Amino acid sequence: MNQIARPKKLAVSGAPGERARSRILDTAEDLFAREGPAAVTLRSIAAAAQVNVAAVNYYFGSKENLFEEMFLRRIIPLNEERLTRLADCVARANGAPPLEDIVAAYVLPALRLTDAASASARAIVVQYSLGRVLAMPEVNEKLARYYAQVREEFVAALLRVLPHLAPHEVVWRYYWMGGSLMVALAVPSATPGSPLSAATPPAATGTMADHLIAFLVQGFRASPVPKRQRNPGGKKAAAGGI
Amino acid sequence: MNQIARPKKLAVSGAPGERARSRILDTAEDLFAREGPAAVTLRSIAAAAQVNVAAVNYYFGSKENLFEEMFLRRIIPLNEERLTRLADCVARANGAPPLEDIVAAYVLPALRLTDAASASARAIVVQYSLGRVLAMPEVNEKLARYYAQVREEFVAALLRVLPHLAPHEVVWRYYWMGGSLMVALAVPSATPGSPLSAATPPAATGTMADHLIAFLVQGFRASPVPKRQRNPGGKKAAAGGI
DNA sequence: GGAAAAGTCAATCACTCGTTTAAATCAATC
DNA sequence: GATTGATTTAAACGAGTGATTGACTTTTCC
Repeated sequence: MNQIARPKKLAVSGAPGERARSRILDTAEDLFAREGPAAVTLRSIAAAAQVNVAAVNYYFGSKENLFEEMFLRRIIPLNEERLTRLADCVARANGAPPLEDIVAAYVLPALRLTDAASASARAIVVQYSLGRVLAMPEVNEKLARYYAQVREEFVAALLRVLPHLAPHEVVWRYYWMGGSLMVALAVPSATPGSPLSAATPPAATGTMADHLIAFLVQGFRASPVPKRQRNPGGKKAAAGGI
Repeated sequence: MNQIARPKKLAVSGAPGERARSRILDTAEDLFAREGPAAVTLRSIAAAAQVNVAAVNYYFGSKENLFEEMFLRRIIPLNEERLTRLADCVARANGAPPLEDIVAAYVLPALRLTDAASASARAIVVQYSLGRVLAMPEVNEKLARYYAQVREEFVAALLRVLPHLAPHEVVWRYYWMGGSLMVALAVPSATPGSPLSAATPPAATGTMADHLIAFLVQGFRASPVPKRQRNPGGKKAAAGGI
């Protein structure tokens, strides 16, 4: 019932259709990054890409497919690079790489998008990651197993380096690392009036990666917490008893 | 031109209108938390709240106003409690509280929403925070200065405890703390199929707060990173040289 | 050169959205 | 008990959405 009419075969590289197709993709990403998800309508895409409205459905079948391709072409290479870097440093160190390298393998492929030219790609990555956290409907679930694989491989490598931690503690910290990374990615893309860009230092963002890695490595090295004595008083009891 | 017809005076507590009004607010929040932002239409709210569609505009003037009130009634008390806790522990320690207390003052008011009864409130807080990161249009900017004040007071307190860090480094870590907290908040609200809930440990979530605080405190204690020698090779050079 | 495929176009469909209107109902007050 | 203001209701409006159609033009390939 929902059969869509895709082009029968991919056009060759220089074909006009192929140019229109990738122009639609780039325009959608650019609109998405600059104006937000709600602003990405088929008509706004068509207008900005100088293409007829029907062209979007012609090339992608549906808006949902367009969104999917727009996301996946950024997300899949990112996660593949993470896995490659992790495998590299694990192999190089015979199974026990420095903690810094594991964190860097997860963080650096994303933080490379900090330059101005990658602004829209960065927005896609951030939006997709946050969308996964919130289970937004427009973010599909085809990558769920893929993300699970990334998580499992990183958690396994981290557990080997941090054997004193319980597995669920490592999983928690892995997620928290993802949260920090998302914010770090979002900072340069914040609008000038936004508080996220208020205190952006004059230093090059290249050094931010080193700071973030140091921050996270120290967090991973935190010793497991003993059971905390819950204060029996009211909700505003002193928090100093940790 | 955009004049809206609000009720002239607030109805008294037991009035039927007041009950309808808060029912709309609660229903909107519940829909927002369970189905996502896109599912919150005036018609879906009205149906779930057993109220006429026009009642929403009657009580709130517009959908935007409804959303604003829905967010602010959760966000404002949360941030006020953060500031109160921070001021308390700063005053108790004569200006130099333990780092744990500062982090706890920021983290605990939010993590209190981890129980099942606060699921929708938690979703509101998470969504609002992420929306600020992404500059989503539906998240208004009235709280920008408010958030700036929270950030400045926390950064000032942190700088006093971590004088060896540059101000912008503390600001970075403050943001990263927010990212970790958002993910920590989102974990319990993840849908069962979501990867975020895949490895949720059997332990009570009460202990997660202690873990997160330990993780973040260690991160804040990380020593500032020296200038990292950028590998001059290709993009896939070894990351072990930190 | 000409048929077939690929691509483009304006026009329109069915639908949902937030909002508004005007009449009907309810509750309190004089 | 009539009046007045607050609430509720059904119905519609206009704008905007994604998708589709069928005719038209361009490109490709034999």
